[in-house]
Amino acid sequence: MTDSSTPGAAERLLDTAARLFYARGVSNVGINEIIARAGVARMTLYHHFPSKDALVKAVLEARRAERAAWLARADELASTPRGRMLAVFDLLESWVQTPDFRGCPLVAASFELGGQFNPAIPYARDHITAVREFFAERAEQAGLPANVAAQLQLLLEGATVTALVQGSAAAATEARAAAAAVLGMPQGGS
Amino acid sequence: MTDSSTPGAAERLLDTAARLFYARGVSNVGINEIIARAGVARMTLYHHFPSKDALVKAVLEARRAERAAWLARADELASTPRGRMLAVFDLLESWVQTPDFRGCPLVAASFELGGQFNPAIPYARDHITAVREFFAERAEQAGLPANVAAQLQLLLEGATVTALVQGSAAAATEARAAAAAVLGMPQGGS
DNA sequence: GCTTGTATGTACCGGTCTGTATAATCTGGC
DNA sequence: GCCAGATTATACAGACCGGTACATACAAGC
Repeated sequence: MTDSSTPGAAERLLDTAARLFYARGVSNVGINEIIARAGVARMTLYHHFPSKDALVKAVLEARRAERAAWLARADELASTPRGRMLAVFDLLESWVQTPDFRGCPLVAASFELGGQFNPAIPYARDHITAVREFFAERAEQAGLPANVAAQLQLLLEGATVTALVQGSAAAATEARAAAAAVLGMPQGGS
Repeated sequence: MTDSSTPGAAERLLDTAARLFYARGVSNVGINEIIARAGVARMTLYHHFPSKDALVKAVLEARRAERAAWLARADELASTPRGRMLAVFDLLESWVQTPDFRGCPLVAASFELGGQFNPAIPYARDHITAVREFFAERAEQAGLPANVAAQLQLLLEGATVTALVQGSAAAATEARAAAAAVLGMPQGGS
């Protein structure tokens, strides 16, 4: 019986793998390092996950849920549709300043895992779709034209990548200002 | 004596490596495959490039120049500053429809090559800076506020990533429309 | 003709990778 | 007490990796 009070081997493996994959890339992290850092025996990993690919897929699934929860937090930061859309960019500003920020983990995995059938693309696509739906619903509530959802998503994704490459939070701030302009909020608050 | 009429081993290695790295990722392509596809002996590669890292760096350098040339082509597509800024998004629309489009190669390399000192980041940063300068110069010529340069760069980068993940050119078209709005060109031409 | 630089082919080294085999150990339920 | 399942430890297989060693071939310049 799996004990839910202690972390549990599977969960600890998942967290450790997610952290290492995000920090250094899926291809650059081996099974040996994952089990060593998780404090778990080799066979235990292969007991819970039949292969490294399966572990990667499980990590992507967890990341997908994590990003959805991140997006949902914007609703708690503001009460109006416009404010909630802008709050996403506040979350971005905080996120890019995290010490171990390395861009969107789903997009990052989509880039590293090349090949014909990239297992990360569907997860990244789902996330982008979710972002667009988030913006689209609230844009409609605010009586804004439908194309603002796409604009905001493009700004968000562009700022995420640019912040990583520039190693600076400036892009997130610029994206917030641009979003405020798109939303017709001249000042945009602070 | 290096013969410039025939491709030359070094150039062929560079092209082959660039293509393979872009299609499947640096870590997922070995030396053996590069020399096999380039039709070059193993020792010839190590004669021109002391290590795989050096080859990767040379490829990144070539990609950087390639992207700069791509950006410069926008000036030939229009005569006004505003038109030239918008033309960049026309180029993007064409690019993302290329069969082997895989996003910006410099950004892609920045994601795959993890680690503390990522050799691709400086190249990607230079490129983003060049894009911003391109927009900034022409925005000033057009009498537009300085922050439109950042907005357009964020839209461009966001659309590049989104088009890759979505496997569609729609994001590029949306970015073009958003750029036209930022530039105060309601219709944006076609 | 000889030298020099470039390219070739092949075999090999040490290391790392994913995944498997095998046997010992711990733990909770009945 | 006993059994079943989860976990551990270790050793190993098979493949691939980047990089080197060595001997050879070819072409051009003097």
